[in-house]
Amino acid sequence: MTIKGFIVKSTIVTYTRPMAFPPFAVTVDLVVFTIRDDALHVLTIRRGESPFKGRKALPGGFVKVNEDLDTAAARELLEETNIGSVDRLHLEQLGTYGTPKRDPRMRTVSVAYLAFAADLATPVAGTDAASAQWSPLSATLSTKMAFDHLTILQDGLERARAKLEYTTLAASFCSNPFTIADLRHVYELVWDTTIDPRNFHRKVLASEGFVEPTGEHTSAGRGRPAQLFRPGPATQLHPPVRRQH
Amino acid sequence: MTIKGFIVKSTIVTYTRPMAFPPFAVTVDLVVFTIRDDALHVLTIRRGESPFKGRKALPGGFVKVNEDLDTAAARELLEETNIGSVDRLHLEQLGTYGTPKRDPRMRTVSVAYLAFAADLATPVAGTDAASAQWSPLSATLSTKMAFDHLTILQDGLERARAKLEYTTLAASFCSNPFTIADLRHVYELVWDTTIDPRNFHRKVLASEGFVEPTGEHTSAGRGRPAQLFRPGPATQLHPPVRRQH
DNA sequence: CGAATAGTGTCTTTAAGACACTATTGA
DNA sequence: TCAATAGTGTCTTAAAGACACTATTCG
Repeated sequence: MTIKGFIVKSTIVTYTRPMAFPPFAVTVDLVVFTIRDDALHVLTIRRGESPFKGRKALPGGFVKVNEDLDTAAARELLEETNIGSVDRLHLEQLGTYGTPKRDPRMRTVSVAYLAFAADLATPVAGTDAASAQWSPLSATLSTKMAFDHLTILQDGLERARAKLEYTTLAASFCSNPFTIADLRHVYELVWDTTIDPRNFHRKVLASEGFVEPTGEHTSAGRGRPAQLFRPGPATQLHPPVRRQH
Repeated sequence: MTIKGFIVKSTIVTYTRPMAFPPFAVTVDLVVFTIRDDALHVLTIRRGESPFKGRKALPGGFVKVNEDLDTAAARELLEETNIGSVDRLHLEQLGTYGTPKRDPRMRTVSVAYLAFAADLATPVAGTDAASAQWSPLSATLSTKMAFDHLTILQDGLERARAKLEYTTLAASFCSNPFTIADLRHVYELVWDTTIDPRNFHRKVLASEGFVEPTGEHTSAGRGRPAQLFRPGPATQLHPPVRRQH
């Protein structure tokens, strides 16, 4: 078993004794969704090195020796975007991917995380190939991605779709404050459907704790000005907003 | 960084070069539920060695060098129970637990799996401390378990409860064939509620593909003989069987 | 004004829950 | 016979969906 040298930050762990368990590299990978230009986008990087040089990949990196998995995911997210803090942002574990040959260099187990961001979270500027970009989701789903990242992305999308049904996470996609139409737009783009605006409006207002009125209204735009809301205290929806079945 | 020697099966990986990433041990842990004696039970082992000597723990073990995570989980499950094959059994990834100090001996990341078994899956006989036992769930939830296994168990229970709502997995708890009352019993024990037998009966029969009649009936027992069913082809329930909210 | 979007009222349909009632067995 | 469990019918209630209608803005 040979493992190519690969230096991560400045951490090099030297280990010279026989080990009693197979050593694995553990990474976190991030599926970060946002809405911009009226379409769902995912945060990607372009690989500058072999393997999979030139392909799109999910942002991520090695978990540090004394770092919690959740902390590693939050750290990578902060490094890749200029979102101020991880507080007003949803980050959850998606699943773990550890097929033996998924990384040809070494045996790697990747813990994938799913995040929803409002559009203010623009990627960190940078000209190197590893800087993150927002990629339109629909196009990205039909490209070849590095490693098993396309599978992870598909799983992340399905999780996001399911979560909108019974949680208030759609509000995480909206900058604050937002209108009911903004919120509806999230559902329509993530589910790739259309929703009756009138029934949706009534439904959201009837869901205790989903949104709270700010008292303000939108100033400009076609049509009647809309009320502005902020996210309410609820996290789960009873009853859920149902997808077509 | 020192790691105590610890031999797993007969696999010893010798690694003598500087490594460019922090080495982790990767394990799988299993939350296996079954119903016996009219109560939900979970498969546990009793730890025979330090750390946490004498405490209950979830069955599990190291992932092998060239083994997929799912395969490792299935292998451990087959090793601990005498269920014939993994075919008629539900096994899904639950989550990954990797807090730095969760195993005091070394940095370990554990990928937890959730399984539902019909009662025919009795644990492997054996007198050593590591042999698996069915433990009543309610009692187990109030014991101190090894590592973070109590947290994993709680997460597994919540996942199981949620999954019964919108999937046909309750049938995985029933030996084949089963009655509608058997199926209702699964819901009642996992959710710790009572369900109206008459409404449940109608609801299950109205769910396309949930169960299929075998044409047979139960022979003995109090009351009118019940029809026997086998699991149908459906995996998802539309509409779901709702929990109280 | 008309087009566009916000928001309300109300009817229909679907599904959940309560519960009376019949069916078929063993003790 | 009664107690127990299986299974059906039907009414009530809650929520989803269709859609007419009013409200308020911009061009």
